[in-house]
Amino acid sequence: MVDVAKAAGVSLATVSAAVNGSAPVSAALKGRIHKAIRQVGYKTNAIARSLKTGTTSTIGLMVADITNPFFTTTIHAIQELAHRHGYGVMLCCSDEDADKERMHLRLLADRMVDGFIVASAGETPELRALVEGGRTPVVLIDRLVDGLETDAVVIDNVAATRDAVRHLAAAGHRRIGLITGRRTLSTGRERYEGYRQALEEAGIAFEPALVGSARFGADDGYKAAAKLLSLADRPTAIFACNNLSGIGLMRAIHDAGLRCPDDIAVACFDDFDWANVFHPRLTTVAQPTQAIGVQAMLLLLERLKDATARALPPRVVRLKAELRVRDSSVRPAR
Amino acid sequence: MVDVAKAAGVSLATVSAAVNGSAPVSAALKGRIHKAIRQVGYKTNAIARSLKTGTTSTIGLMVADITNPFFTTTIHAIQELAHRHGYGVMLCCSDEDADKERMHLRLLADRMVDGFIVASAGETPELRALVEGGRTPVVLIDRLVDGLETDAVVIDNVAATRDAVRHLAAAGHRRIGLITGRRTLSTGRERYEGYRQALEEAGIAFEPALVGSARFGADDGYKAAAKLLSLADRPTAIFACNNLSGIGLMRAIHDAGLRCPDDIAVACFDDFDWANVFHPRLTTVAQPTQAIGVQAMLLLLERLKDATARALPPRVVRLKAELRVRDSSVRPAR
DNA sequence: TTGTACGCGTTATCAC
DNA sequence: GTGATAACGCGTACAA
Repeated sequence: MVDVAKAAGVSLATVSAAVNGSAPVSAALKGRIHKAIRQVGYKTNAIARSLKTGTTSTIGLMVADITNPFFTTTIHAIQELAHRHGYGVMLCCSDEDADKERMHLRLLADRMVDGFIVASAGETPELRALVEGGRTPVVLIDRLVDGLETDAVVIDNVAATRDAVRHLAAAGHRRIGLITGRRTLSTGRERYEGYRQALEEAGIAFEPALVGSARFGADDGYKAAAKLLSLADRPTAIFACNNLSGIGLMRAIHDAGLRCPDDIAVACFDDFDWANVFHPRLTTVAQPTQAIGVQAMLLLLERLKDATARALPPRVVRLKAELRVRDSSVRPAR
Repeated sequence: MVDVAKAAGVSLATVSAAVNGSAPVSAALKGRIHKAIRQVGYKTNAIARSLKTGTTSTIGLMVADITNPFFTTTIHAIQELAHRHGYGVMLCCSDEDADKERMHLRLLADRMVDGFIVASAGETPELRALVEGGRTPVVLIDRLVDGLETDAVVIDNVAATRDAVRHLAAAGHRRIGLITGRRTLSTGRERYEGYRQALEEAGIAFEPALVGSARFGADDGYKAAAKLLSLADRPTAIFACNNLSGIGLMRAIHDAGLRCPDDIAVACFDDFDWANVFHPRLTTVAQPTQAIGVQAMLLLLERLKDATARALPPRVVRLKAELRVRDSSVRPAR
């Protein structure tokens, strides 16, 4: 920049003012300066600017599983919006591991990101300190964390699961199995609660044996499903609480020599492109993945751009998910 | 840091030396300093360090479509390795749009990332300048860019497509359709070439009418497929050059009232979790997505860590993809 | 080993 | 409208 100033025959301060529009500069000088910029091949150094201004125009995005199509669409929406507002996105993935999460949170804090969007894999001191410190805005997505008072965008998991299980019950199923996710996550707890509510509504007694738990991934889902399917009095319908356990469930059904939906009805959380293409076409709970990302980024942008908004009390946005009934949950007429 | 020095009763330089290990510091002092660090709540300011050292410990990762499971696994591998080596990852997504790509490339350059990994949506002056400038190492993934002499990790698309189409031909198909991607991409051209080679091998005449083009996404794939299927003398097998057009293809087959593989055999590029679960189980060309990410990051790390390695000539790593034959390409015995 | 002074590229605050 | 100058927080060379 000092080179530009020299080349244009003006002072450093004037160049800065011209580049940032922070002070009025005469048109003539502006022209000379911009010409000099091109001549010298000057590029603004964001690092130096950050050091001075204390802002990096970068946000930290922390998700639990980047491989999951659910997060993928959300990430995409966040990025789009962030870039439109001049923010870069530094992405980290905890792989559902709280220890990794705290490491990455530290990495992001060191890099002085201006704000965080996080789908937490579990409460950590780092996350709590971040929120309670109040220096950097944090928006939670997908999962709430107990006692963390900060902005968040989640869906109504209780209602979503209740709807899905109610749909199964309405189709005449009385033995409805559940494959839950981790109970340490708010999503896991809420979806479990939705299941129980739907059973109660339908006057079906809760049976612990019909609830399997898949903490991680498709393999866990497979095992949990296989166990349910090997029950003497096996369920006639199963709801899987995320798309990974849904994969495991479908594989287990296939391996057990059963057919879906003829022998067993299936519905699961999280819709994806292929769900509507293959057989059986899968009944899913579709989350508004895009809207989650957009909302989260909007909340964050408010806190970032507007100094007065930083003092606002935490806002929790709860979006609705949509049940998409397809073939897998509906027994064909005989 | 100056506060830490005060609290520990030592000089600034000693603190810096203790933190960075750049000079020997007595154990006693080290203890005192670390205690002071905790007391003051000192966090190293990466911005200031970057300004001084000229490195940011951050790499820029630019992909064409973050929603695509193919990229997703690769991104994951890159991140994992990057974090292990103390690098942050700034992610950008061009949405297959060259203009967006140049914007994001500029954003990343402004942020002074230490290196780039890029799946380019098309050649841009920015990308070329970056590579030719030689100041920041660039590793291309998935797609080569004509005339860009830099490190790259790609797969052998010609062989992969040839294998797949050869498999179709070996099953007795003589009218084999193709749904290509964008010809401006090296992947599109190479896969097309593999198709032609396989036909020639099998002594099948090339028919332009059997080649559909899907530039973007599943909808384009649907249209291209629908056109092929409506041909008077329609193909008995179709190969789709990516997973998005594969979705479109399967949907088109369904909507045309045809069954796969009974009426039409299908294979497509890119494997994914669900391919093996639903019916028809899809025959795919599985890319070594994880290995692509690992290799790319390793190449980049070499250039980053080792000053002498920066002068090395460009290295192109070509990995092999694997044909996974499942049900969709095999006509059941009657 | 330690202290000091300087520079990295900007921006902000003054004076002119 | 414009120019000089002091920070921002850290690394480092050099002198003690």
